[in-house]
Amino acid sequence: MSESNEAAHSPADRADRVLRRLRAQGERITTCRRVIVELLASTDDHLTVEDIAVRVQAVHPEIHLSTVYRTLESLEDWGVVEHVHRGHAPPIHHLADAHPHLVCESCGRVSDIPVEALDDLTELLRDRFGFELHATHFALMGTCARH
Amino acid sequence: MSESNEAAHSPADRADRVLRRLRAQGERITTCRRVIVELLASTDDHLTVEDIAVRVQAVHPEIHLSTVYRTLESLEDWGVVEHVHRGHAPPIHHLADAHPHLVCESCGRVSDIPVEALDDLTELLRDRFGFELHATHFALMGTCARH
DNA sequence: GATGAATTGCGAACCGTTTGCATTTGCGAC
DNA sequence: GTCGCAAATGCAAACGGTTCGCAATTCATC
Repeated sequence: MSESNEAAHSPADRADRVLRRLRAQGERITTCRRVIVELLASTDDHLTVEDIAVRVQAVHPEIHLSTVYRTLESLEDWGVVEHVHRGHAPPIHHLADAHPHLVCESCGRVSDIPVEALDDLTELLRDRFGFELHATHFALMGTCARH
Repeated sequence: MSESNEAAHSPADRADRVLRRLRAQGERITTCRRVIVELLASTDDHLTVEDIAVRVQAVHPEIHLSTVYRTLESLEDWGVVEHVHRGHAPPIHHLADAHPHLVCESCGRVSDIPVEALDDLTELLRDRFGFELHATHFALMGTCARH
């Protein structure tokens, strides 16, 4: 999962690019923001707020859970982070790159799928119901092949 | 929306049928259960727990919110009621008749759509990702034509 | 390095939901 | 009809995840 076959953009690169962009926007780069951006850039996992807090506090125990919430909120406002709802399970967060998710209700596994997989449905809902689907903010729930 | 062109099954009929089935199953028909089934049978609206509690308590003020929760849980266990998740908004409940929902993130409007509308997507997810979509327990979020 | 505004740590509040427990209720047996 | 008992209820307290208010700290600029 985390072997980088895209050597061009290492996790550190991705984090740096995001942080530089934020600074250019005039936002302040605090410890919590830097650590969370680096954390999310370093993994393909989909993390809950608690997952994130635990990892952040492993290195910076002084960072409070409420700061993690506020930081994630800011990062979302700036388009850096997105979160995905999973029904009863707590939402998960990842670096922004809008794509839909499949979440297995049995094992909790999260799969990223290409946005084109929903093109037909998007069009159908638009044509038949005048409804513009937001496919990336909410996971598609179901059961995965392992069940 | 609520003109009944299915005069054959009035709301009262539907409620009665459900209640009779439950009694036949050996479940006890309490005030709260009866009132909630009648309420849900009488409307096409999609109600939150609080909506339901307010309406129930308008007639039976002694019925406690926690009883509403427990009643809805039982009714779901028995396949009478279903609930649908809507991301940040609280879940909504309706009499069981599995169909997908479109929920507008701007105005909150909930639309029922026929299950066939998702047939192609269901098949695609099954074939390409080995994923069995549960389309009715989670709403499709987006924006409706009015926005 | 001083300054001012943004951010943080902390605790308390919050909201929707669940739980434990003593009391009441539905309903089958008599 | 009423008795008995498990099941369901009312109530209050706990809960988990999230938000808020505020004083203390920190970042970035000068």
